[in-house]
Amino acid sequence: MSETRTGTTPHARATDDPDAGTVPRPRPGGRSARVRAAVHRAVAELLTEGPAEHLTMPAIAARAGVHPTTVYRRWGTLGELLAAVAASRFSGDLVVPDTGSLRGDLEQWTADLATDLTDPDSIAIIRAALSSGTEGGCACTTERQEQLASMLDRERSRGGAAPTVERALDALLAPVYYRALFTPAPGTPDWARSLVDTLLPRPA
Amino acid sequence: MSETRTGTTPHARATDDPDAGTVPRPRPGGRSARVRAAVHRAVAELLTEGPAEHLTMPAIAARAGVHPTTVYRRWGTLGELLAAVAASRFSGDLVVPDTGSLRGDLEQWTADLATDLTDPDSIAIIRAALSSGTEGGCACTTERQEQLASMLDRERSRGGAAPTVERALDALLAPVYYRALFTPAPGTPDWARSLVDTLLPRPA
DNA sequence: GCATTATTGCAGCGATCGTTGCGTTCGGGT
DNA sequence: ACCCGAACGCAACGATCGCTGCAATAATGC
Repeated sequence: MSETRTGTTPHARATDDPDAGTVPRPRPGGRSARVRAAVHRAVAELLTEGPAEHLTMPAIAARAGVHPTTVYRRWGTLGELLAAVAASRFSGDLVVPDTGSLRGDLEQWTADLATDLTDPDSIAIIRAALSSGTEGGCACTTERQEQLASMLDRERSRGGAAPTVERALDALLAPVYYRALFTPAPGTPDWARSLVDTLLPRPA
Repeated sequence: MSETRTGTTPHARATDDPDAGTVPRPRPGGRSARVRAAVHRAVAELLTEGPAEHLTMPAIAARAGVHPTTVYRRWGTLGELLAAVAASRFSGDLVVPDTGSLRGDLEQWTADLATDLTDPDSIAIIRAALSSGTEGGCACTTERQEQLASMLDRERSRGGAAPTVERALDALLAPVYYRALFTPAPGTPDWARSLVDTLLPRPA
């Protein structure tokens, strides 16, 4: 059981935790993984149910069916826990498409991103992670920036021209995240696709 | 004394509180205003000094030289207080420029906006307000959206063509806020000015 | 100037938070 | 199958939070 998603957030993802079996950590055994999954799920659930102020360490522990001491010892601060949850939630959940053309890739990827941020779960986690310093905020976007960069690089290796990562960030990532955070309506996939037109020269 | 800024955040602003004398509130007398100013300033100060987790009602009251009960009674929740502080901080602090051309207006306004968000104070307030629901987040941007709309409307009344408010939001506001929130380096005024090129057709 | 009333200060309360020391249980290697 | 050590549960502590009586103060209208 590697963080089975029990219905609260039906969200497609490829791998659940990035560094699960890579580094030979002291003891990534069955129970530790189980506890971590329960705690992560508890954070997500409490974040959707009530306001962020009620998200406290004992509450998380109670929801997860775990003793509060465990949560304190493993994660230390609520901020670190939120950063960990955010990193786990926003890594490996989107796959970079390969439609053959840069435009197609970007359109599909941006639409997927916008759809992903439709989930109130995601928005709540981003908000909470942001409140705990820059690290938590970066945890929500670094993976996405890398994916964007990889698509642009692939186009260049094809021999085509591609804009800067910086400009792509400003044109695609920034609007999607801005809408999700600052407006009640997160933005539709069609709108997200149209963002690509502002980045790439028109098709022909 | 209407929230005299005592050095902690040297920030130019036009009016301090928008709805100060409009509605005949029960008793906006001298002491109430003084207390509110002290509390607002205390929030800003504590937000820059320590992490957001230590921002608690008694701490704010102590810093403001006010009894905690006062803060509880006037604002109720920490979230409401943060929303109020954010609304007060981000209203009337930027003036819409009038350079004669839409491009010039947008360039200067966006650069001003980016400079404004360089202040760690502002970023901390945005982060904190965001964590308390959508209302607090909107409080940071509604005024800016209106300013942007007014500039575009003015260009149209001049007879010129102007892009949609939606597109201007995506091209200008979103990148600036995104950088301020999710990256360690908030973005320079020159970069902000260059954003206008992605929105408007090149000068000639 | 004086009465009225919103607003603040004060003291104290229950509840919860965050931490620590120690015993117990479970996972991993031989 | 065994042992070792990491991870967890348990109980208790001090500190702080959030709230609610009641008294005092100061701003407004006459």
